[in-house]
Amino acid sequence: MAHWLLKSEPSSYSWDRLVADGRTHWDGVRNPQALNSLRAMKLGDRAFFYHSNEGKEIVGVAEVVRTFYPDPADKTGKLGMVDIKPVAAARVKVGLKEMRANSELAGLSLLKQPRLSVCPVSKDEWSTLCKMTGIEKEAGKSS
DNA sequence: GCCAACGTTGGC
DNA sequence: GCCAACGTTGGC
Repeated sequence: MAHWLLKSEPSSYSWDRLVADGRTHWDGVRNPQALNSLRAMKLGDRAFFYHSNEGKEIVGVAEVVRTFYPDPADKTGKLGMVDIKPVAAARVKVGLKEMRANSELAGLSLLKQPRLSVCPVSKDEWSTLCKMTGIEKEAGKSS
């Protein structure tokens, strides 16, 4: 299974709101690369939830509960979304600085391509981040 | 198809 | 709030 990282500005959609909603449509992705990642997502895939701009830290883990489907509001037919639900909040929020400071995360797409709103996370990076956030590895694994 | 101009994003 | 970096758009 694959792992991901979803980025959102808390002012537009925060982790707290995801928890309150219980589930949400992850739409509004326009970047083709990010869309590719969305398309590649499978049921049960886990994704870190990162707050950009405000906080700039990983705040939790979400799970894909519905795979990619087209955005009905999009006339070009290219845009789409997945549905996610919250799985676990980070015990320790991991900020950009900490991630930058960790050499194991040097290859992280988030750090290399800060503007990519959805990006893949390798298995090793995932384990590292699980440790850093204090999230049980089980929470990061598919059930 | 290239490149300049513009808009948007995100870190500081 | 500012500015730098990147993506996208549109004119040629």
